[in-house]
Amino acid sequence: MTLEEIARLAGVSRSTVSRVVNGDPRVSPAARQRVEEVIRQQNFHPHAAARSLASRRTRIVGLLIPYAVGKLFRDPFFPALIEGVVQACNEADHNVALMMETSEGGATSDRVYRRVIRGRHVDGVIIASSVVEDPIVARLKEDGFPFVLVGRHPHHDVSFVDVDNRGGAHMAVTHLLAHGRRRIAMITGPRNMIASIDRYAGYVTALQEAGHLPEPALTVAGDFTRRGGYHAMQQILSSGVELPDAVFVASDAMASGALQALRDASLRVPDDIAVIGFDGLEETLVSRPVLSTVVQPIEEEGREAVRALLELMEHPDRAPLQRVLPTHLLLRQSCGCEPESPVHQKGGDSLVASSVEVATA
Amino acid sequence: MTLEEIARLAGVSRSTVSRVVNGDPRVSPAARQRVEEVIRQQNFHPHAAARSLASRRTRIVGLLIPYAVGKLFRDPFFPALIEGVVQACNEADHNVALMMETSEGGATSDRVYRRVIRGRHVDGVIIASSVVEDPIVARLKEDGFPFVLVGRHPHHDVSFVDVDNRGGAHMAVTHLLAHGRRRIAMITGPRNMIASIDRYAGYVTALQEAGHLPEPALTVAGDFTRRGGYHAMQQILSSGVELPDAVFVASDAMASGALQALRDASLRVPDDIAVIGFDGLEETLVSRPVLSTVVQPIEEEGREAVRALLELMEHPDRAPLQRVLPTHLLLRQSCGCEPESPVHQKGGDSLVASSVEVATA
DNA sequence: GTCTATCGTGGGAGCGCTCCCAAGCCGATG
DNA sequence: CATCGGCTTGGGAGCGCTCCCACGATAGAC
Repeated sequence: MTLEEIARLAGVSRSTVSRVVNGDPRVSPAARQRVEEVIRQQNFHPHAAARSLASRRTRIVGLLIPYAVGKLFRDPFFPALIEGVVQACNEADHNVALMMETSEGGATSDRVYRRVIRGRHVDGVIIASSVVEDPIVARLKEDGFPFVLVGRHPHHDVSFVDVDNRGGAHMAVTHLLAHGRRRIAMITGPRNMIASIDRYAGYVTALQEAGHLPEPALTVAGDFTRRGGYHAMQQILSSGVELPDAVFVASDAMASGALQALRDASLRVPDDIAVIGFDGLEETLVSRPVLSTVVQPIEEEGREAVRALLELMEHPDRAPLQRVLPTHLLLRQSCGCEPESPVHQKGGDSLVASSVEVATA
Repeated sequence: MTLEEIARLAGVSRSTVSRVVNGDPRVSPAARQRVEEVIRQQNFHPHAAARSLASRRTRIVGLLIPYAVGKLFRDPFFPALIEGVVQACNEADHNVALMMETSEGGATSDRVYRRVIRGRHVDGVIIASSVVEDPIVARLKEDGFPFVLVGRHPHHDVSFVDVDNRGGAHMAVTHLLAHGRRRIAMITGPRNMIASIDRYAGYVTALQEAGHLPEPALTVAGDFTRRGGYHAMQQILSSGVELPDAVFVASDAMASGALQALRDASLRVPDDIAVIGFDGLEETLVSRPVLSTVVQPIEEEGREAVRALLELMEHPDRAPLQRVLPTHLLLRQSCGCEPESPVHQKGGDSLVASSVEVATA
C-alpha cells in the first residue's frame, strides 16, 4: 500500500495524497475528505524510510547515554528523564532512538556514532549528563550536528538544559545553617560530572556567606550510588575530626546509603545529624526518617531538552539554547522540619509523609 | 558524500562500493582495499534511510513499554532490561527505538502503533512485560509483524522470553518451609500481569506439596512498588488472623516496603517473620536486614529477547520461539540464613553482605 | 584451439516518498 | 471581453541506496 495506490483509489494524484498526509492546506475540502476516507479504510501509513529519504529528515531524536554515565543507569533518574523525553517526542510525532555506549573506549562509541550520526539515522541528539571531558561534545559541534546536553557544559558554548544545581545546594545548606547546624559535611558526586561540581559550589558558597569555611575532611566524593553514599558517610565518620551535625548529600540514592551508615553507627537523624539529599525521586524518598531533599524536575528537564532540540533542528544556525530549571526544597524528617510519622496511622500513608515544600527561584 | 562519490574517488562502480560496505565477498582484494581506504579517509557512512528504502529493512528494533506497565517504569527492572536490549542490538549493528504509550486509552497507543509499525519504522518489536489483556499482542499477530514478549502470554502462542517465575517462587517458599516456617504469607504483583500469576502459582504449589493450604487472608496483591509492598504488609498484619512467620514478596521493591512496615510494627526480621523477595536487583538489595531474594537474569532476558527477535526477523514464518531462563535463590539475612552484618567492619562492605547462593534448574 | 564455468564488475531499475514547477480553473478586475 | 492573480491539481525529478542482470575476462576441460 503506497501513496500512489491511495491516490488511485481516491481518484486524485500522488501529490494530493501527500499534501493530505502532511497537513498541507492547499487541498480542496472535497478532495481532502475523499483521501482521508480511503486512507482510513485502507489503514494506510506512509513508509518512514521513503519519507526520510525524500525529505531528508528522519523525525527521530537520539537519546545518548555516554558510557561513563551508563554505570549510573540503574538510578531512577534515567527512567524519569526517558519518560520526559519520550513524552515530548510522542507529542511532536517524533521517535526516540536509544543510544548507549555499551563498552569502554572508542570502539563501540565510534561505531554507534558513525552508524547513527553520520548515517543520518537521527535528526538530533540529546546527551544525558555527559562527563566533562567527554569528546562527543566537541565532535558533534565540529560536525555541526544539532544536539542538546542534559546538564550544562563548562567549556563549550553549546545548547543545554540544566537544573539550578548550585542554587538548590545553596538553599539546602542555608536551611541547615538557619536551623543552627554548624559543622555541615557534604557527600559529592563524581568529580568529573558538572552536576557534582555545581552542587559542591552551592555548598561552599552557602558556607562562606555564613562566615564558615568548608573543612576538607568533611567533604567526600561518592559515585551517586547508594553504596557510594554509605562508604562516603563511613569515611566522614571515621575521619578522626569532630563529627558533623549535618550532611548535605548530592543525590538521594547516596543519602539513602548515608542514612544507613548513620544508623549502623548508632547516630540519630536528625537529632545528632541532619541530612538533606538531592533529586526528589519518589522511589528514594521512602526512608526512615523520611528524607528532606532538593527536588529537581527531571521529567520536565527531558521534555525541555526535546523542545530545545526540535527548535535547533528547525533552525540549525541559531545560537545555543540554554535553559536552567528551578529546584525546590522539600523539608521533611531528616532535617528535623517534620515530626516522625506516626506508626500504623489509620488510613494514612506513613511511608511517604506529607511534606513542607519551600518554593524557590 | 554518497556511494557514488566514493565509487568515483576509488575508481570503481557504485555497486562495488555497496558490496564492500555490506561485506559481500564478491570483490577483489585490490578493489576492496582501495574502497576501504577512500571510505576511511572520507569518513563515509551510508545513508540509513536510503538503505532502508532500498533493502526494505530498517535495522531498528522497537522496545515497547505498554501504558499499563509504564507506571512501573521507575523500577530498576527497566533500566536493566534496556541495557540488555541495547547491548545485544549494538552487537548486531541494530538500533533501538523506544516506544512508550504516554497516555491512557487508544489514542497515543494507536498513533504510536501506526507510525512505528505500519510505517515500517522498525523491523520488529520487543514488548516489555505486557499485561494479559493488552490488545497489542493480537494486533501484532494479526499484522504478521515480528515481535517477542518479555514475559510469556497465557492465551496466545507467540514468541517470548521469560524467567522461571513459578520455579523461583516455588524454591523460595520451599526454602522457608524447610526452615520451619509454617504460616507463609505472600504479597503478589498486579493480578493482570502474568509474572504475578506465575509467582503466585509457585507459592501455592510449594505450600500444597508440603501439605499446607494457602490462607486467603495471607495473600495480598501489591503493585510492584515499594509503597504497594508497605501497604500490603500492613494489610496482612492488620487482617485479624494469626500473624504469619514468613512472607514471600513478588518483587524486591515491594519487599523493601514490607520490611519497612514490619519495622514500623516492631516486628523483627527474620526472628519474628522471615522475608524473601524477587528480582535480585542490586539497588533494592541494600536493606536492613539484607534481603534474601529470587534472582532473575534481567539483562540476559533483554539480550535473549533481541536474539529471538533477530531470528524471527530473519525467518518470519518460523514457529514461535519460547525461552525460559532459570532463576536462583540468594539467601541472606532476611530469611535467617546469614548473620547480621557487622557494623563498621574494617575495610569490609557491610552494605551488601556476602551471600549464600543456591543455584537451581 | 574452442567451449563452458567462474569470478569480478558495471549499470539499470526501482524502493515510496517530497519538492518544485507548470498547467488548469475560477472569479474578480479594468 | 481580455487580463490577472489565487487556488487547486498533476506529474517529473530525484533522494541514496540495493538488487538483479548482463558483460568481459580469466581459467579449466575436452
